[in-house]
Amino acid sequence: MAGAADDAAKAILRVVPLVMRTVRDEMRTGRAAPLSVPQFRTLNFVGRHRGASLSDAAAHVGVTLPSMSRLVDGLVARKLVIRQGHKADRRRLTLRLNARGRTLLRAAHASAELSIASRLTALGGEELDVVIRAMAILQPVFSGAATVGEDGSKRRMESNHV
Amino acid sequence: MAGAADDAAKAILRVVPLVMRTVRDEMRTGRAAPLSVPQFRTLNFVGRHRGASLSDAAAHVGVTLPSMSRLVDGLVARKLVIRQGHKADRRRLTLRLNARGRTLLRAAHASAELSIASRLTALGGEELDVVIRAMAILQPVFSGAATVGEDGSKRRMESNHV
DNA sequence: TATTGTTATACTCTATAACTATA
DNA sequence: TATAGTTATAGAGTATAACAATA
Repeated sequence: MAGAADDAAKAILRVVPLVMRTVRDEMRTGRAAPLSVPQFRTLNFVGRHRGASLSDAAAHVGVTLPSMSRLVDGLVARKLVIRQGHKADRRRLTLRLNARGRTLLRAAHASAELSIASRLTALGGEELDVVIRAMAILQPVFSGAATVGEDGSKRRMESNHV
Repeated sequence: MAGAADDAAKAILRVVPLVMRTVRDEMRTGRAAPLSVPQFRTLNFVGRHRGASLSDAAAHVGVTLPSMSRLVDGLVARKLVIRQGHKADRRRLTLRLNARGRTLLRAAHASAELSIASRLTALGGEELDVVIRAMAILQPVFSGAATVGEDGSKRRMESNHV
């Protein structure tokens, strides 16, 4: 017997990439400003964690430090994020949004939510409830670190921050 | 009032990228062979639709024709896909998997399902059921074409094929 | 030595625009 | 003219490896 966990895994593999493609497109063509999903997630994290380090951001977004370094390069170049040295520990950075970043993030959020929501209008109240509950169930399951190698080898960091 | 559709949209925006990151990583580091998500989805489609054209594949996977052209280039170079001319209409291509592609696809499927399922073991039967139902609800909602511009402008094709 | 971050390098994904070949 | 596909070009995202600076 396959089991319910297997069925759920199959369903996730089939549907999540599909949903993701729409999410990505909505970001990319968003009225607010074109943003990639990692950019959106990074802005989101920095907005909620003022003064976070680059490592913090990498851990949350789920990319390597070099990837986040470049990602932040772009956001700084677009004048959405301020990148400064840390007073106490000069190895570290502190990241925060400037006013423009905050405004853009709010607009991007509103725009993306609206366009996703517009796709969901065909659904009934019970269906929406199932979707909401499923997302709540999946969030903690996929917030943890990637599977640890048997040898405990290094791998990309990931956290539970929201 | 925000409304349930809005809440669901927020939840999707928060959780789907998170899940997607794991899916992507499982593909990338899969025991079978490293595959990107678009590669996996393309193999999947071609496997289920022997003789499909490049446009068919682009429509299903949700990318432009040039993107699919390059994507298939890579799969052909890796000797997973056979790309041939169409007998009747010489503008068209026919795509199909060869034996190696079929084997690799099966292995990739099994590997990805297994590793996703292993994350879900913490969930109870009811929770798994909610997840399965939610995926079934979302699939048709996000299978359709991208939102049509008010002017009916051209955009990426997308189909409902599985 | 361990930690934080950057730079170098190399790939894939992605789109738009311009093009070729066929219908 | 319309359709199917490729090529040209450009930019983002991604990783690993090698490096620099600081603790």
